[in-house]
Amino acid sequence: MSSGLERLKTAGYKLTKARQAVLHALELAGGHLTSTDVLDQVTEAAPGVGRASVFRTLDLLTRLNIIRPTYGLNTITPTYVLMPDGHHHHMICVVCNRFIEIEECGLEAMARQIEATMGVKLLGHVVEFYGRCTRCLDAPLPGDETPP
Amino acid sequence: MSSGLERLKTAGYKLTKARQAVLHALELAGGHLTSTDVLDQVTEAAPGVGRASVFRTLDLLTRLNIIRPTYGLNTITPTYVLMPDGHHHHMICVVCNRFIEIEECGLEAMARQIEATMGVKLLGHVVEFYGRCTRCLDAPLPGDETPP
DNA sequence: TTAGATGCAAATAGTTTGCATTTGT
DNA sequence: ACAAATGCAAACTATTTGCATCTAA
Repeated sequence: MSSGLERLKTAGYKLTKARQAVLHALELAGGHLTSTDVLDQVTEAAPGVGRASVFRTLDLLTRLNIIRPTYGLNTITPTYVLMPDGHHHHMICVVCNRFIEIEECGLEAMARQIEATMGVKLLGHVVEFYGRCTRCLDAPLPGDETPP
Repeated sequence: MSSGLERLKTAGYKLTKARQAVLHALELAGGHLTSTDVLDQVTEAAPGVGRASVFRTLDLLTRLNIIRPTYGLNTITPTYVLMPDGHHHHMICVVCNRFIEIEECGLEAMARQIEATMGVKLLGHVVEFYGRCTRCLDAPLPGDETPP
């Protein structure tokens, strides 16, 4: 699969310093960065790149399906994940609120079936499971045992 | 499956006017409302309920897995979907940016396998496909043919 | 009765915009 | 060369907070 930079170039966009810095930050972290995280990383690695360009780039990358915004618990700002092969899977621990990446993907067959049934053309997908991670298996769920 | 109100009650929370209004708005719309949509609906149906309570309720419902925030294109505010049976599936058309609900769910087997492999305990999931809907099958993708 | 929940308004945080200037191709 | 992209700072929108008051159980 081609890198984010290659995909930008192929789509006809200029490879500017701001765009390279944003992609580099995301790739370095493997995704799951908030806009603020990206902003901080970019400001450190490429001082002079402005806030607005970072947001414009995140928006562009999202429109091109190179990244996707997702939510953890913080509703105020999303977390961006890379979509290297058009898909991404993670779980969110409802106790400790960590993201845990899931590698396996068994959705190709389902995607083909949906295309056939609904008459649409799919490009990719994001799957988000939620539950308790290994560390929190025995913790009570929010709402159980913690009714404020 | 129990309703949102029942789930709130079971978890030990009070059934206040604000909470009932928020849940009612979401259930009436079948989900996919932004916080602003919910705010508007609630203000109309139950004047006197304040902004803060609406946000506090959306947050509570999210923590209890009664709803989940998701993204369309607008990165500035999420869209809340109901999780009536612990799961939700939709596609986003990358051309017209509509949400299209998907009923079928073939993820139970995958969930059980992840639990076995990773040693976690899953409660539910959200699946988001993206691609072109029936109306937009032949439209060029963002980035193709539209390099700004 | 009383802890939990609320409404308000002010504070904070996140994102976008307009425009003159710079830069990748 | 020149359209596309940028940086800046100001505007704007969304969300949270503190606290006195209210209310569901």
